[in-house]
Amino acid sequence: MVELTRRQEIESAASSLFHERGYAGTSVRDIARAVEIQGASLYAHVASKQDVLWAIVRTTAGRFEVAADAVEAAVPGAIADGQGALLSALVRAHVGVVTEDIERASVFVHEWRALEDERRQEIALRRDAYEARFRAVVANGVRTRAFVCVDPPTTAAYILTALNGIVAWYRPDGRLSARSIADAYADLSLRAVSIDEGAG
Amino acid sequence: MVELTRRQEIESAASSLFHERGYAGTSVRDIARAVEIQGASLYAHVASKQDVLWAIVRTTAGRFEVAADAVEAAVPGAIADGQGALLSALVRAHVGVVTEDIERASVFVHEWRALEDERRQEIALRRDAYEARFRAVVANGVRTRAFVCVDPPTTAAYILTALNGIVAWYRPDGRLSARSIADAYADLSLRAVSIDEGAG
DNA sequence: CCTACCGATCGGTAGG
DNA sequence: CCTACCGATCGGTAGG
Repeated sequence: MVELTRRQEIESAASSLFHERGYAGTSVRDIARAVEIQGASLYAHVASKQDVLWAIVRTTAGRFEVAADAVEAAVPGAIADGQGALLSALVRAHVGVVTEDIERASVFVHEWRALEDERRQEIALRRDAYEARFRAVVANGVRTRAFVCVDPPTTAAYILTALNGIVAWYRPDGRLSARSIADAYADLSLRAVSIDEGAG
Repeated sequence: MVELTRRQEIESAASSLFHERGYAGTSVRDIARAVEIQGASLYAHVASKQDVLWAIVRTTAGRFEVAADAVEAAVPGAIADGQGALLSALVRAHVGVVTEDIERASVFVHEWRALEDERRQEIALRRDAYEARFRAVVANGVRTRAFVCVDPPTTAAYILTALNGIVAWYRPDGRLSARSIADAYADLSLRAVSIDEGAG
């Protein structure tokens, strides 16, 4: 167990509550109770409830971006069947971030709409830029005939919403390990766009 | 345009607001304002805010079940490649219900957790029974070797969360028709589990 | 469907 | 990090 600062404890407790009940359904006193302080005392550590949401969403957005950056730096997308390997690696990276911190990932996926205008707008742009990476991989795969002829935006939306859907059912102590989910989801996503060459 | 009763107007306005801001993020006065009556006047038509949510969720749960019933009655799942046709038809039916009423579908998908204990429990059971239909089709397809060897629960979760994810991005006046989304999603779902016989 | 009103809770501040 | 407190809003009721 890592030592958490009070601020980290608060963000962690808030992630859990926002995950379970949503941002609007969680009061600052709910968060305070979870870390065993008075409601008003929370403001010694955070500027506002909105501030806590922003910290959670910003952090998680960064994790997805960093994971995808690492994939694109490591996986050569230019070679022959590069797009298949790249898509598979992007899927695994995404599943990894989700399963590593299911509560924050869930808040990122579902509660970013509760952000105030400017921050909400920023996250909308970053989410779209992230999704564009998936669209690009699919489009490149279609162009090089590695993938079947699909509509890249629709396909990227299909795959990404399936990946994000993990937050609705994943349990760290459940039947499936994070690794086995990553394996299965990479296979499913790759087959969804691929011309299978008789692997059955 | 169909004439709506006041009660139907209220449910419709509430669906729209719950879709945009969530159940907890919507006040009864927000709903009242949308139908241009006073907050307290809402209670001449509904018993409670919770009652409105329940009506929306119950109705939508029924639509998914009826659509799947119709598919299973119409598509012969017993013949040779029956599972492929059945999965494809179930996907199309689900996409149809979602795109037909995106706001209610969105509330069903995201806000059923805000239901009170007993109703929430009922919906949890009905959702699981519905998902079990997808698990069964996948499992049958694997057994008859129509589908590749996948884990049926994981695969059903993957497909269904992708389908439900439509509520997050679909716009009735957008680039894609409901029909083209159904086509694309049926293809993606089927390929995700199928041994492609060289259709590329 | 309205006005008038209820107690409870909301996010947050003051001052220590 | 606490006590004491703020105005605003919450879901809902009474009585017409």
